[in-house]
Amino acid sequence: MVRMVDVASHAGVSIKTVSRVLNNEPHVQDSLREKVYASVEKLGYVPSASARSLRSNRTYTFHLISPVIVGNYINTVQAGAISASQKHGYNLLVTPLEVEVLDDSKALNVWCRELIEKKKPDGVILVPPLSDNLRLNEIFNEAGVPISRIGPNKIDDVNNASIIIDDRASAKEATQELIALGHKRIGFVRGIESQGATQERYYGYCDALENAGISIDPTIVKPGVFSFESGMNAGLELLSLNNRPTAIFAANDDMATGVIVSAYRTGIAVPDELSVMGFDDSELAEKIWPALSTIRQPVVDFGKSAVEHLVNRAGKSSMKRPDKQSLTEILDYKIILRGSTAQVPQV
Amino acid sequence: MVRMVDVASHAGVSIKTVSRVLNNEPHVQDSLREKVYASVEKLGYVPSASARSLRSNRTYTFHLISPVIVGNYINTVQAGAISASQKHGYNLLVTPLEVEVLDDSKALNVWCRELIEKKKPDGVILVPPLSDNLRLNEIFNEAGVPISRIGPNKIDDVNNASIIIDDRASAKEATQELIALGHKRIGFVRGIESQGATQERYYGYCDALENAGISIDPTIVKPGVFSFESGMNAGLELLSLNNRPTAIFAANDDMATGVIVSAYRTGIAVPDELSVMGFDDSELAEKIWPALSTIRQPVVDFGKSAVEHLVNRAGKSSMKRPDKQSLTEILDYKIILRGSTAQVPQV
DNA sequence: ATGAAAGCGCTAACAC
DNA sequence: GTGTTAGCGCTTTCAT
Repeated sequence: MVRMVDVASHAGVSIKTVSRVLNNEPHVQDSLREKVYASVEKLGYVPSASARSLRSNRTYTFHLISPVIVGNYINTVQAGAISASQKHGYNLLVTPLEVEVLDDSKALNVWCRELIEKKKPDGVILVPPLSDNLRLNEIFNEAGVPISRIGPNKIDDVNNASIIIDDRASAKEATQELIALGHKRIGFVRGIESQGATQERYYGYCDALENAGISIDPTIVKPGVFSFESGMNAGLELLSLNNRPTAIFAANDDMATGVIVSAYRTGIAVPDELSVMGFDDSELAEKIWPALSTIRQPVVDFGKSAVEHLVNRAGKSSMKRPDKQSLTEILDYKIILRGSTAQVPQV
Repeated sequence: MVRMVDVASHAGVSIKTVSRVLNNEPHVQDSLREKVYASVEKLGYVPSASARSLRSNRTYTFHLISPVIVGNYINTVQAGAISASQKHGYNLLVTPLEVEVLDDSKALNVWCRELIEKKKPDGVILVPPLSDNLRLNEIFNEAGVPISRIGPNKIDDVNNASIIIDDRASAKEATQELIALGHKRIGFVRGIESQGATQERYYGYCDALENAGISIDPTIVKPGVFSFESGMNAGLELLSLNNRPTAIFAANDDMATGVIVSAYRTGIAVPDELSVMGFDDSELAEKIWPALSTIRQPVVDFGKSAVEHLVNRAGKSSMKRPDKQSLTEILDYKIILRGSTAQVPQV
């Protein structure tokens, strides 16, 4: 095994200089820097993560925390977070947080303390619905653990990063696509009420209708919980109305898929008799029939940005110089039109 | 911070005794053991992972290696592996292995060496198609890194664990369900040829046909690569035949979903005119219309078992005594019948 | 069966 | 701007 002393003697400098170079610290001559890098390369030196951690009290590990750890959204965030973490010399650990713990303030406290003491994360990434959990944010803040929040409702946090898209604008634009196809009676399926996206997407839907001079009819706005089943139930209700909508916009793809299945079950053809719009562009969207029109979120970039904010906050990272970024990052969305939306049926 | 010395003095023993107790080493009186545990509890002592790693040269980390890191199968394995790892005091890291690297023997070598040197995994979990990669198995074996293989083709490895289901028997049983519904002309869509499951599932299909006295018709056996698109293409081909099958069995759910979409595109009704059977019981299966009949694999348990084999191989683990297990573990499958299969249409 | 002491490889604190 | 030294918290080695 090659140690730091070996690199130092090979490069003809002190061990501390090697340490300085590898940690991107200032006060080292460029000539020495290069010598050190050359020796590192030549000897195939790999720093010992455990020695470094022991001494510096950092673990070079971020935790992606989520109640649900299997699903297109969370695993796509994870993929982005993993590759960005690797790039910056960090590990990414996925840590499930049971919903029962989440609902019990005391248990949540214990859970977080354990995580912080045992795993000593250098940063945590929170996804919905955790991003807006005040208690969670408080605990990590108090413990000095940097947070990156993905898709939070309130982005007024002065300490921690928020990675979002403009839910309202995107939902407005998607609704306008439906209006452009001639739809006037457009239903909406909401998501979990405690999640910011639910309200924002609904507002966007309202914005588009108002702009087009269409009044909002609360009887064709149904609740949902972002699940396939809740979408199917909402669809069944909407499609059984006397004056049923000609288009339904669901606040995520799982629910939109449920709406499509509800149409099959009631014998209503999609898109001939009913247009359906989703939100997310999940794996499902292209695999169902008809393929789902939806809004694509840059979910891989959510994970990537979350990690990069943490890396910057962590300060000096090995081998990489940090660059400054603002705390709130608004990423781009894209409307994807597929087979589930079409011209309004002729009456 | 509570250190081991603190526990030692509180318990009135030497630091080494504490270490022995926490590592489940022999040669400690039971009375002392209990004293130590009591002190650990009382002081809320948490061992320092980095100090332990530095000295013992172990990382308490397993790596789940896969070319694809977003997908129902891999992420479900991951979920099982994470919870089992946590339970035994290990971390689980998901590590992507690019396909280009996999195809280049030299690059693969470098990649593995880097992983082994930099991350020092205490064990690795290989999923298809890596489970059968000889080079990969060799390298880790030589480096003394324990391997758990999920769904390998060859289970004759004497060193490492293999976690499987009986692909052949399950495919046979699923095909028999189709035969029981009156189907005699049953198409088959194969998977990636280098993956053992492809051949085994095909053999199971053949077994069932032969048992029922139905001859195997190679014109209705189509290639595929386990992807939605390949399933759709195979479906389009099969459904354009003059003497088209009344049922199609695809070697996984993604392809079966593609077959269903191909039926929509050619105006053939599922299940009235065509039955479709998948394999995996993935997330998709319940969300498409009609819902997919399929074979459920205990994928969470794949991850769990893989980790438990590694823990046992790692020998002494903190706080937990290992138990002996055989190297090959055959888990149970289950046929799930849903809406995509029905009685053969009357001619 | 138990303990004392050495030292894993690195970075922080301080000297120059 | 660079080097020297101490010591992070644990496990290993060796002594008892």
